[in-house]
Amino acid sequence: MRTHYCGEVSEGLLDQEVEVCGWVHRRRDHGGVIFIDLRDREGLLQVVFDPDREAAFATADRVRPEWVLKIKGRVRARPEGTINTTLRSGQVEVLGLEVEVLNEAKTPPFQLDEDGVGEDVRLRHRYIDLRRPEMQHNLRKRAQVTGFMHRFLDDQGFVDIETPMLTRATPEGARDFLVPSRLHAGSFYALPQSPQLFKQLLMMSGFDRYYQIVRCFRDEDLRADRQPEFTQLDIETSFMDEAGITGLVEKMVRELMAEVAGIELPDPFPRMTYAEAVERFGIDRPDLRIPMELVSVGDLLADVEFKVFSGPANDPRGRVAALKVPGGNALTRKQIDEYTQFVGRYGAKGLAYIKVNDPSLGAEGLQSPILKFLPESAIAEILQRTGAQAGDLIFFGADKAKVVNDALAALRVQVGHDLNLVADEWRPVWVLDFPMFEYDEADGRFYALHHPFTAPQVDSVEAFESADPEALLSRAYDLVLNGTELGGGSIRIHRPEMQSAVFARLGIDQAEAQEKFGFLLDALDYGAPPHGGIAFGLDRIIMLMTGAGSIRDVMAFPKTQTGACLLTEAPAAVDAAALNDLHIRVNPILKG
RNA sequence: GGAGCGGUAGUUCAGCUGGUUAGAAUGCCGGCCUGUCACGCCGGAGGUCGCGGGUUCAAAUCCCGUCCGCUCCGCCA
Repeated sequence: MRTHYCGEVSEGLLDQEVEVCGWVHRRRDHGGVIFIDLRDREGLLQVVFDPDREAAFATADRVRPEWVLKIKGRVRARPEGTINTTLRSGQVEVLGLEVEVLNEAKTPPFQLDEDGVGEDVRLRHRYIDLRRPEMQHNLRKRAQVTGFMHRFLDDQGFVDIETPMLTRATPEGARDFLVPSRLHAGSFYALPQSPQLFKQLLMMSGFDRYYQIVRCFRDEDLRADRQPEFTQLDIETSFMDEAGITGLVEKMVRELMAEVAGIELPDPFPRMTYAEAVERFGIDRPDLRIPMELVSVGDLLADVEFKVFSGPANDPRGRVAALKVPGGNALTRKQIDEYTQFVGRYGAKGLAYIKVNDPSLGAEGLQSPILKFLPESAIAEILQRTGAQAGDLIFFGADKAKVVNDALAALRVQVGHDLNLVADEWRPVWVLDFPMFEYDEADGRFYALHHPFTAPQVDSVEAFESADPEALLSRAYDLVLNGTELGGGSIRIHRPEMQSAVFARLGIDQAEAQEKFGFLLDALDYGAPPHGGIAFGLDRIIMLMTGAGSIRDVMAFPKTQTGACLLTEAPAAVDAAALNDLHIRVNPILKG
């Protein structure tokens, strides 16, 4: 139907006849001459229509934006001074000889080259939105990424194996999407949160190196980087330890970023323990581009009269930490108030600060509402530890450690962006030595920080059972890039007795473990190799690569924050007959 | 479940503290124009001010409720 893509017509085709197909991007009618910019996936091409070609000119006269045309024409050099360097095809133009209208189009609901169109409008007409070069670029970048992953992992001997989309609900982790069964009245499948157990079973089946680029489903609230269905690069290996797995996938990520995005990452990636990450950044996914760190100062403030500080300083679960903001002295009272409000979202009850005018003068060179509570010696040591210079500002967080860490970690990122302190770099980091469990005060039980199949750093069940659960570390690892968690994984438990012990610690008794995970425990009994793996959030990787503001911009048909698809209007009601087949009755929705 | 922001022409927005006929830009339609590329010039059409209720002589504007979109907390790896 066509001989060339619009965007690929260039000087090499001078004087040749070409046939191109595409959409009318814009039409410029000068009365005696008409220009049409024809657009396809490869770009724009200017087609010129002269009145002496009557039929073609008449057609060009009546076409409108987004009509679909097939044009036969002759490639020619643009006249002196009319070269358009912003177009790939801008050295040439095509003299339109014949035009066929393949389809007319209604006026689109928004202009394709207009910025700032509301996302709801774009999503409602996604098929038009996806014509925009930016979206074309994002989705093609995505295809390049998955293509690279397939090639890399195939080369490394990995086997791509599909796992079920209809599986069973699991008690731990995220809320499941449920699928009613027609053949089993009252029973439900669940869509997989991840293929976790299947990939472990594949290790037991001897596949040794498995991977899959796979859709996962979690029925939880949405965020800019969270959709109810998302894609993971899922990997599992046998007979490899942490160093082996992280080394292998690190190589993949480094080559992927270099090849697909031209981004050079360090070799090797730095590694950091969970404890260090939390101490220095307040979070287990630190953005290392921001040159600010949390500094613990509780030991200096245990005896001060200011209870806001001395309370948490003396609380074993408390923390008092300082965050030095380079150049922060210039922050206004209003800005500081806004930051105080900001940290309030994370439970912080206030935000103390010291403005540093001249640190060499001691307290005289400082400015702060809390100075009067602090002894000179503590102030001097705080200045010392934070390395505060004239012109800086020091924020303080004092509360339960979790509140301080959450608040200052978020504040660090916010202030870093506000003050343009974020370095233009790519800073990956492996975070290691995660705690095995987290105690939930409300539920009065332990939860697995990673998931219940993660191996502890102790080998024997005896050592596991006698250890303080909160001090136990797991064999988990996360890969973080610029503050975004790209992927996480762990070495798994491969001995049934250890798996049972971990279930027991999580409050899952033997009967429940047998009912929910019996197949896994059984499989562990039949010769399970040591194994472990990792899963990467594909959407997030591509979001980072493309600089997109949300993963919706790297997905063809994403959902809104309420989980709706504005294009198809899913979810939607279904026929009573369909419900009947599924043995489902819907409660009447009661509204006040 | 909670906090914040937004919803006015096809689109992006303005419209303050209530007050005559709700504006701009762009798009759209018509006319003119032979070298533009965000073409230009002239003219025109286009509005359930998200929805419901309330206050008022009078509501896009104030109040209450509700729906939708976005960001975040909780939730979720």
